[in-house]
Amino acid sequence: MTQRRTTWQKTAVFEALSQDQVFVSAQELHQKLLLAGQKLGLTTVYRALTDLVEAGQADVLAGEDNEMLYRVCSNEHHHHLICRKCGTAVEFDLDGFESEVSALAIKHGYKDVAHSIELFGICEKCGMSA
Amino acid sequence: MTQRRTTWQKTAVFEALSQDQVFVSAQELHQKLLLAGQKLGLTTVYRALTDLVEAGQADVLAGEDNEMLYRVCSNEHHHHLICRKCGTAVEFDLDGFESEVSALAIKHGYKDVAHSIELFGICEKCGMSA
DNA sequence: CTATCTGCAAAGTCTTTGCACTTTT
DNA sequence: AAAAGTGCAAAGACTTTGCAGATAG
Repeated sequence: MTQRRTTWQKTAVFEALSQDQVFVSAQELHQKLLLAGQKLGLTTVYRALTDLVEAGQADVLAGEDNEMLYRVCSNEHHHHLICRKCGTAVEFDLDGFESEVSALAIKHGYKDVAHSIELFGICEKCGMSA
Repeated sequence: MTQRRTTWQKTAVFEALSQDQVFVSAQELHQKLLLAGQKLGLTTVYRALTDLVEAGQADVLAGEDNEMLYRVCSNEHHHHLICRKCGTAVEFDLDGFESEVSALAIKHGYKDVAHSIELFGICEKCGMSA
C-alpha cells in the first residue's frame, strides 16, 4: 500500500479549497495559489485534488464546459445550484427525490448509480452585472 | 441569416444518431459511421451534431468523464439513467421535481437555469458481463 | 536512507478553427 | 456562380505521465 506524505503543497491546496464553499477548477485554484505567493506546479494541484477526492475530502463534478470542478466535501449528501459565472453554489436537499432515484435505479436493474443532480444558472449578482 | 444545406454527411450523422436511443460521443459516432463505410471527417460529425442540437433535434449532456454525449431529442422533457458502459439510457420523469427546481431557482434569484439531472450507473446487462 | 512527492516538459483527449477545395442550390 | 459545407491539419484547453531532482519520515 502506498501511503501519503504531508507536504506544504497538499496543505496549501486543501486550505485554498476550503476557503470558499464554491466549486472551482484546478486551474483556478492554481492561479489563486500563485497569486497568494504559493509557488507550486499545476501538476501538483491536480494530484493534490485527486488525492483529496479519493480521500473523500472533496467533491468533484463535471462542469458544463467540460472541466472538472472541485469543492470541499460537506459530508452530507446534497446538491447544488451553481452560478456558471462566479461559481457560487447554493446547496439544496431533495428529501423525497433521493429515495425516488434509488427506487428507479433498482427498478431498472442498475448498479453503482451516481446521481449528478446539479443545476447551472446565472446568479442574481452576475445577472445584474451582465 | 445563414441557412442550412442538406448534405449526405448531415443526413448520415442524423440517421446514425437515430439508430439507437442511446447517448454517444461524437468520436464513437464517427467510428460507427466509418465502419459503416461512410467516409466523413470527425470535424464534420462535430459540426453536424452541433447543428442538430441548435435545431433542437438532439440533446447534449456532459458525461462523467468530461465528454459530450449526444442523443436524438425526444422533445418531451425528461431525464436519463445512463449506463456508463454501454450508454443505454432509461428515461424518467420527475413530475414534482421539475417545479421544485424552478421554485428553487427563483427563490435564489438564479436565471437561465439548466438542470442536468442525469444518473450514471451500470445496467443489468453490463453488470453481469463484468 | 529511501519511498514518496514535486515540477517541468512532453504527450494525450476531446473539441474547435483556418483555409483551400467541393457541393448544394 | 455563390453561398454553405467538407476535411485536413493545426491550434486550444484541460488533464495526465515520465523522469530527474527534492523531501518527508
